Amino acid sequence: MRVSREKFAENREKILAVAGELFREKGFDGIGVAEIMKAAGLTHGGFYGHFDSKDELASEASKALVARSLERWKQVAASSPEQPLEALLAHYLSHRNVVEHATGCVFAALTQEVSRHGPEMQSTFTGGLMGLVEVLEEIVPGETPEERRRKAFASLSAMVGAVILARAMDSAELSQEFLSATRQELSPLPDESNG
Amino acid sequence: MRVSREKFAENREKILAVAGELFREKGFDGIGVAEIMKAAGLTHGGFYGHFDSKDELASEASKALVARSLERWKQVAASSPEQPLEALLAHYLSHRNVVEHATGCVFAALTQEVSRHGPEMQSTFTGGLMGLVEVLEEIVPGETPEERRRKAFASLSAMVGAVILARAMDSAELSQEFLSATRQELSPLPDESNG
DNA sequence: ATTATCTATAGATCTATAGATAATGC
DNA sequence: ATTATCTATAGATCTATAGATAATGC
Repeated sequence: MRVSREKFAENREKILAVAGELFREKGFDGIGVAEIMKAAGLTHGGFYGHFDSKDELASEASKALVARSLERWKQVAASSPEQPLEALLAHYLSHRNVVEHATGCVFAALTQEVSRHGPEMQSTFTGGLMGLVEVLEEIVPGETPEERRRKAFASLSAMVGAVILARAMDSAELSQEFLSATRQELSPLPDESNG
Repeated sequence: MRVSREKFAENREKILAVAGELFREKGFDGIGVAEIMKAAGLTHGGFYGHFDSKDELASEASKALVARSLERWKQVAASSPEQPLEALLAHYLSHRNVVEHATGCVFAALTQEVSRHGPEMQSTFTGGLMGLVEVLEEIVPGETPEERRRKAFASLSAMVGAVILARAMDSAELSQEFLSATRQELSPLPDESNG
């Protein structure tokens, strides 16, 4: 049952995509190689032709997720040149990002596990988060570059923190309150449309 | 090798204490019952005389950690009646809370795993986090109760988020920048002593 | 002939339990 | 006699590998 060179590359991407969803949904320790391969439509044993180990898959999947997340932030900010911060807050602090773990923010899903893995993963997350800080530095209010950098770090903490805490709530109302409160506190504009 | 009724109760507390540290350090899925019992100075098999399952231990340990965390916040706020918010920020946004996972904040360590466990654990974390919101509501600046409640939710998001992101950094300088930036943004006082 | 995948399994680890052991406390 | 702990192990699950299988591509 061998497969073409092209199909081989497709299979690798499929494994990475499926792993990216399952890792975000269940955590690195909450899902096994066999189940990932099954979800990708392949057999367990075939995995080791694509990756040396589960750890390598976790690293590669994280890199892809972090890179895509940063791209998305840049797109969202660029798509609203007049209110980029408000667009980013609306995009990130959303109900969807609270309930859809498998396709939501990689940082809201996996950051607490990073320090328990190797330095390579820590480096990936550090780079990704600093990329988000750079996006924020250019769109947060502030007189000086120092003030904007400070606001960028603090805003990112609040945004990721709000989604993580919202996900831990057992009530949809309290989840929403974390999102709304953070959005209002971080936005310099008086809000008009707020749920 | 039976043990007195009193020693039995002590052993249970020892298991809970050790589990509380190991869960925070390695995650619920990152440590097994056998290793927890070994760290408590007991044998694997003895565990099931104290708890029905690992899940029950995780629930009980979480309850204890969350309750202790809330107590600590109240103490810290009460210990500085003139600047309770600054005291809490200094206490929480500390280098110690970034590097000492086993004894640090339970929310900074385990919140991302809560939604993957049962509703009982979600209820425990929801109650604990709402307790922290109530502490903050009374000490954050704001003209109206609504504004203070909003600031309490947003401040808690930023505080927990800052420690979680600081822990993912591969550089001590960047970790510190998350803490310092968040402290400055959340404190209404101009800071004098900042590292 | 090469190589991507599949089948089957080794070896380690994890939760949970059964039965034996030995000290407590009536 | 009761009961807290220990020894030993069952049964499930997990990572990783070895060898067989079968399609690709020179």
